[in-house]
Amino acid sequence: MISNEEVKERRKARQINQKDRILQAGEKIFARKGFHLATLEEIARDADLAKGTIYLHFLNKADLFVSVIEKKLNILLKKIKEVVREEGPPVEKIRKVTEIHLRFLEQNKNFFKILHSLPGEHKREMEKELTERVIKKNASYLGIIQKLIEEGIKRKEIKPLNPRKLAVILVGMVHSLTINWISCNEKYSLSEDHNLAWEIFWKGARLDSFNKR
Amino acid sequence: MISNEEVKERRKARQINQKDRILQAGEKIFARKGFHLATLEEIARDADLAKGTIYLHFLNKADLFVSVIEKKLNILLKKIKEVVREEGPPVEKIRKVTEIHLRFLEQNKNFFKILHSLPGEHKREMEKELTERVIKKNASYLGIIQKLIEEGIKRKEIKPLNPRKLAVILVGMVHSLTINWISCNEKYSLSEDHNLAWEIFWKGARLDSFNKR
Amino acid sequence: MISNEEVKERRKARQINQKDRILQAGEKIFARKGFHLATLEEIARDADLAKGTIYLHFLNKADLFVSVIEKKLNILLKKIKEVVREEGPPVEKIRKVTEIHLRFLEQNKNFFKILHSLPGEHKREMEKELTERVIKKNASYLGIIQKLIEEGIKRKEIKPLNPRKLAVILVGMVHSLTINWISCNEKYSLSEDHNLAWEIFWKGARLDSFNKR
Amino acid sequence: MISNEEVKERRKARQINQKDRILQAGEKIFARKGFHLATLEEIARDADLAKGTIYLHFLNKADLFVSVIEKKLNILLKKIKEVVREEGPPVEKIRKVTEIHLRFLEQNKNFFKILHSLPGEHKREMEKELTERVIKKNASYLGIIQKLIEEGIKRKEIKPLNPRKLAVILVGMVHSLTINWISCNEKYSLSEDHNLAWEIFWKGARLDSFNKR
DNA sequence: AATGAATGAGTCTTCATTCAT
DNA sequence: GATGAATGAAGACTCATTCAT
Repeated sequence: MISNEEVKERRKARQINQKDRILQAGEKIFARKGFHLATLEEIARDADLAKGTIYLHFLNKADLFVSVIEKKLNILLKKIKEVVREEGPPVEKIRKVTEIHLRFLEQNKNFFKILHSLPGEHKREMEKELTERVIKKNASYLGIIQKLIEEGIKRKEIKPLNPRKLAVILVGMVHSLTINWISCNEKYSLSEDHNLAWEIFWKGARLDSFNKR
Repeated sequence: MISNEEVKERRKARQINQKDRILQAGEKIFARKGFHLATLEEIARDADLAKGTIYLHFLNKADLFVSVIEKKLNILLKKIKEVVREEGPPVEKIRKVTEIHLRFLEQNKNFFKILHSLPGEHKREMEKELTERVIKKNASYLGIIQKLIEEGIKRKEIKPLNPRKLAVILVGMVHSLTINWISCNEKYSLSEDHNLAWEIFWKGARLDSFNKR
Repeated sequence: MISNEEVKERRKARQINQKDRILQAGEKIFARKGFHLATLEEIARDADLAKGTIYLHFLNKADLFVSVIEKKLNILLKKIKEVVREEGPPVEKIRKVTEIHLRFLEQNKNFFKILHSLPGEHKREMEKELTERVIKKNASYLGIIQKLIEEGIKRKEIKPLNPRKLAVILVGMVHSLTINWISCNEKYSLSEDHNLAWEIFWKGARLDSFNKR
Repeated sequence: MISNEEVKERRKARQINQKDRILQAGEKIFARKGFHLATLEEIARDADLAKGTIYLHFLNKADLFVSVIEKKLNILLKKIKEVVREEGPPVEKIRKVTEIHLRFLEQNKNFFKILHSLPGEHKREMEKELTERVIKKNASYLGIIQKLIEEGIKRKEIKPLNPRKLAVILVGMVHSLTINWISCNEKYSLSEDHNLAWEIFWKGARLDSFNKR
């Protein structure tokens, strides 16, 4: 005999599962076709659901799109914030964050494709606020790197250059390597590129007087 | 009295002029709205032409889009190839190329916006070959940098790292700085960032034993 | 201890109560939004029930719509038939019926709004029979007035004009006054208009030779 | 040889013709199905045009709907205003206006069906302003009758009753007769009913002391 | 050559209805 | 009985593309 409570819990579990399936299908299709060419029809089919069901979980196409990104971005940010909270010198943290970032992109290339297409995927006026939300969240990642760099500069480990731009450069390197990896059909391990990126950035940005390892 | 020759030439001139106006309007509108949200109606209006006229010069919307990019890319590539043909050490050429690249992006931010949106602007199957064309041309820029780096490595000026990836990293830095510049509403001179990018890249990539300036 | 009988009765009572709540909610929402813009979702919410429950009592949306009207129409017809059964001259009965009609509309403006929208709320082919039902019932009201007028003519109290059309005219006056009352935001007492309607109709329709009051 | 001017004029003429065909198709289909059940697809088919063409002439479905009504209403109002401008006693004008009104409805029953369904055809919030426009125009007809009645009262030809409500009653009679005529499948001449309506209204509303004709 | 009116395929979104629980 | 999650049919609207003038 199944209690009423249990029934409700099962339903809820199924729903969460369903929402997740939609998000996954969304990630896949949006990555493959971009926002405009992806159709809810196709996403629903991929999630093995009816079109209308998507609207039980999301306001509209744009909301689904943003939710797909936000979900992944939250996971990445959580991982990164964990590293930042650890003890240790900021430079080491930056290295670790870069490593995590690349590993995450390697495992979530669909997400990366969507994220990278974000600025190009112009939205209709009414959908802008949604995009805004994601762009802010994305920017917060840059802010974390920037803070670590500022600390590194304070500790005389990093050259006193514009910390914002140094962060921009580091992230740019990571993204560019990811694009290259994807355009090579992921024939090598992206996270291994971490050493290369770090070599260039660290040798380039460290304060020359700082004790070289 | 106007000769037959002259009439033909004038016509041709007008047509070229017309085509150029469409390309310029396309650059503007595509940059503002992205591929899918830009309408031929609006582009035609901006070019002060009728919608149908666009089809006298371009196959379709995608062709116009790609042509807008190609035209600019050709200009950039021409400038860069000039530098490459000059005498001098490859490292210096790389520096110059980077400088030219940033200056070009500063003066053509519309173009950059479109270029950056390219991976996201997926096309329908039949239009893929068009996009291919641009991606190849864009890649040829990367190839130039790569060759210069290979030479630098041969001359023991640059560390014997993967030249392709070093090129990727350098271009990634440039793009990332450009994105940052645009997201700051272009409040500073982008070409000044050239020094920063070069500082990081060069300090990071030069062979330590190489004579430091 | 509750008897089996009692349990059944309670259930039935609850059901009737439920059905009535749906009818009331329907009256409210249909009046506010019209047939097409009213949603079963909203009606269910207003009746504090689940959407599916409506289908335990009604065939479909159209059936509910028609039932809402029929229920009210039955109440009105019952009241009117009572008056008709009374002793007295037909002309006096007509006056009373008109009075009751206006008072009823005053107290049931939701219903009136729905009724008046009926001709405009065209149904899909398969739902026509439902609408037929209501239209017939509505017509039966007209028939009652007509019969009274016929009698009045026979008794030489009313001019020997087309009794059907006289009935149509009288009902038209009543409806028109009601529309006016609603469009004035019900700022006055509608049933007071009864005197005016009667004055015009009676003075206009009475046989001149008939003893003037 | 056809001049450029001529080409333009022909085009314009064709367009006006086209717009009119859409309006006529709209009148027909809206009358048959009501606002919500009428589809642009069907209207376009009936006008022998493609769906998209409707949008070259009207903003959207609601705009077409309102335009259908407005067009007819303008014609009716024009006719009525002509009568009002004539010389003569107000009572006679009212009689004439009523006659014109009935004749117009007889010849435009589609229009009448739409007009009568108007209050029931609730619109979405954004479409309300459109409906507003029509309701006002429709009300202006009532205003004209009201003014004539006021004059009649001043001239001691009509009883000093509420002129607004007298107008409401007269219009209600006319509408009700029209509904009856339609529900009888238009088997008789509606404009003949004019005499009946006038008989009732005039005998009912005239000041008893006024010289009886 | 140049135009822009006409087209109709394509897609988001809503909501009555069903049915497993 | 009662629920409300899931469905999918239906329709307004947009816009690239065509073609008569």
